Amino acid sequence: MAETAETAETAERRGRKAEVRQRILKAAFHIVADDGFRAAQVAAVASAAGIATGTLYLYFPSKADLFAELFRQASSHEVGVLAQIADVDAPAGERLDSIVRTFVHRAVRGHRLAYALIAEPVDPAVEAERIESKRAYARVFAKIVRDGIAAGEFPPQQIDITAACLIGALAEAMVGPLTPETFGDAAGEEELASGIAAFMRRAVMGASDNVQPMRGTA
Amino acid sequence: MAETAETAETAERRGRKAEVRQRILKAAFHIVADDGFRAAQVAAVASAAGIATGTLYLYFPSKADLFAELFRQASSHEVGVLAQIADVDAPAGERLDSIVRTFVHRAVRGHRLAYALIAEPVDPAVEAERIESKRAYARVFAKIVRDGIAAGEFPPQQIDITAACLIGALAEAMVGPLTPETFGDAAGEEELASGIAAFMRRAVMGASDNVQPMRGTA
DNA sequence: ACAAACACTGAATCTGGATTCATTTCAACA
DNA sequence: TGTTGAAATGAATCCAGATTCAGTGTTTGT
Repeated sequence: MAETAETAETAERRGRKAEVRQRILKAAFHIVADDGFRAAQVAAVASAAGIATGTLYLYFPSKADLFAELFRQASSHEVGVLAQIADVDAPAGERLDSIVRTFVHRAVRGHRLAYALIAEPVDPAVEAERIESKRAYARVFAKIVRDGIAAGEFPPQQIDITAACLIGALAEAMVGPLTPETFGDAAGEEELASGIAAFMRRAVMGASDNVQPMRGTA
Repeated sequence: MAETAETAETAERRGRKAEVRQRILKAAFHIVADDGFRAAQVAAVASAAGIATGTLYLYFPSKADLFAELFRQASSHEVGVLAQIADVDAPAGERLDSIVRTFVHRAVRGHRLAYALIAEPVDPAVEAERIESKRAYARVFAKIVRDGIAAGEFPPQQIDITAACLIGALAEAMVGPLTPETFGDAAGEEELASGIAAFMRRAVMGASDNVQPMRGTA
């Protein structure tokens, strides 16, 4: 029967199909990481993936779908890195600090990608993923805040609001320094990270233990 | 001379021209305030202003210019409202509180406009204005923080970072509640405002005086 | 009243990409 | 080797709006 023949190599076919899909995603990712979403036209992605424009549409129903998936993969990877830190067995304050440093470090290292994920204008379908990713970041912060409160390390507070404020603060403090045209102008990574970390520590704890290492000066 | 004739009624002409310009801006503003930038096509604006599409181009060189100016006017008005509060003669902590409440109140009341100014995707030229407006907000916060530090009310801190974090926190905490599709779902204005205010107070002061009115419960 | 300058009109044009689809190439099987 | 369905191609098509401009009032000056 024709049907039998058709079904025969389905498994292998699927594997190949998934492989090409992955290749497309990877190509798109590199374009975004290098030059942002603005540079990522369908034709450019296809050519970077070594296929024709039309072929791309055999793997993704639309550009928006492709980039939504790309955004989801990239941001959930980033969130995952931080979530892992949030799970460590250490005081909540320390975990928060560690998260900020990690975030800042990674963002500075991959600044074009960070800018794309945090602030670059994107089409609505992708923006929806960005919003979802912010929720995911907020959940990571919320966990830490909850732990901190439970441990008596932080005062009681409206956890969801604190979490939203924390991710907003972190993102906004990074946007300036990350903006492609002016990247590199601002303060060094260390100063930035410690400034943001200090802000966050105060914000969740209501008290800062290591205010600033400048007792003699100010 | 021809030149003399040309110059004759220039003053009146200018007045009229400025008036039409203003009418266009106002029409565009209403469209944005009601339905966001997405709904604001050139044709729609022109028709709302009672002129033909082409006429609009006698007053603005491009759509981007029109909306950049619109954004500038709208956001500088908002910033002005807050800047006025920042100048009041009162403890920095109280001014900060007052700013948050005012911001939240105005944002909730004009939620579609607030969303447009804070988070709606816009074309790059307009985005540039948004970035500038964030700087302006940051300056307002920076002034208060500086005052608070000078008065010994707040601990020393990196003022610019604190200011960026504050505006980021405020914006992010509002985005969820303001998002057009889900507007009205979340907590009430009062709860939101007091939650954000508490966060900010802790963040700048390193200590919260009115933690939460729930001594018996938690 | 007439001409010159000016203001306005809105249908036609232009534009930057996304998306489609008539063809061509390939791989598996008889 | 010839046939068939799947996979790939990339030039042509489509699209949503911004922008232009040839044609039509309107005002000013003489």
